[in-house]
Amino acid sequence: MIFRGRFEYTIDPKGRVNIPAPFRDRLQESAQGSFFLTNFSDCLYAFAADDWARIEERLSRVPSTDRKMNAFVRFFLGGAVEVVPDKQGRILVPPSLRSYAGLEKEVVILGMPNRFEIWSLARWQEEIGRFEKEVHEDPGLAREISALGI
Amino acid sequence: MIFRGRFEYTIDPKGRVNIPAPFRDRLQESAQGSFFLTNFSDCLYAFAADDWARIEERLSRVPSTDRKMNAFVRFFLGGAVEVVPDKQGRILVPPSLRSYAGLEKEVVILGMPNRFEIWSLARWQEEIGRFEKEVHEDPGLAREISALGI
DNA sequence: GGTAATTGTGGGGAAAGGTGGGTAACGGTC
DNA sequence: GACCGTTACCCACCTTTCCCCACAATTACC
Repeated sequence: MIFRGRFEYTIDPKGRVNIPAPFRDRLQESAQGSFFLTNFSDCLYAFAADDWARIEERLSRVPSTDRKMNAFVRFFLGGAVEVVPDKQGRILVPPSLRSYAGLEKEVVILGMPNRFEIWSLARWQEEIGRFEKEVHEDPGLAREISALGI
Repeated sequence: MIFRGRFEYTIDPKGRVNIPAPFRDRLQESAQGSFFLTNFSDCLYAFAADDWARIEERLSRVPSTDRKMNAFVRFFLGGAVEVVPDKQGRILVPPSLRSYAGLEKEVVILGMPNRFEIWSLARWQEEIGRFEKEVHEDPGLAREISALGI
């Protein structure tokens, strides 16, 4: 499932964040609106239930002898929670995830292929600032982008 | 789909911009008039539905381990919205896109191959000014242009 | 040149979306 | 078993968006 768009919200003192209405609608179709949230790359990753099931399936195949990959599974699966938006369309972000992603007040939610992401506004801006700098300085990156047919 | 022409409009206080009638007609044929809008290179890019589908397909193949390209996807797909002109032929530009492209009052819409672009008039004029300067100073650029048979 | 159609701009009102807060249930701790 | 903090479920308000209708300006057509 692909998600599109960027949405800005405020996380309230109780730790609740709104989920974009179009995302909610899409998730409704697949799994009664519930989805899965975990920590990764300085933000939170959110997966629809069926995509998450596929991921868990693969995680369960990681050999327990692979020390590095096991560390990843501990981190990734350890951060995971299932969440269901309330009647207002918000979810409660657990404190551990909130602090991992640095969510305090302003929050950005981004559509991505197969997932959406929850960022602190400040971190998101840093990330984009870095990208815009690189796209100007790195001709290889610009070439990769135009190779996408854009 | 190729678009042609330059059109000037005003964006109203509600954030609505008119879409050129000829573009609307062309888009009508492909996908009930809806199209996709996103942020790129200081303006907004607009793609017909079928062209956009191709782009999304390629975006979803970008490996999530490629940090730079992931930042691009975050930016490009994160900016994307599907829009449908209203009965008057206007679309509502989301606040995030409006502020990215600096759309405040006067707006220019430009035809391009595979897309059309929405610019703030001021930025568009700067861009053209830069081009005219460069075409005089940079013989390589002039050569590239004449290689097009122009 | 006059009339009709198309195009672009403005605004009102209903609906949806997002935010804040209150209160009751729940769970863990002392 | 009482207490405290957290979570879940309400309700209410404000803002934004959507869907109309109206009118001015321009273009096309007799």
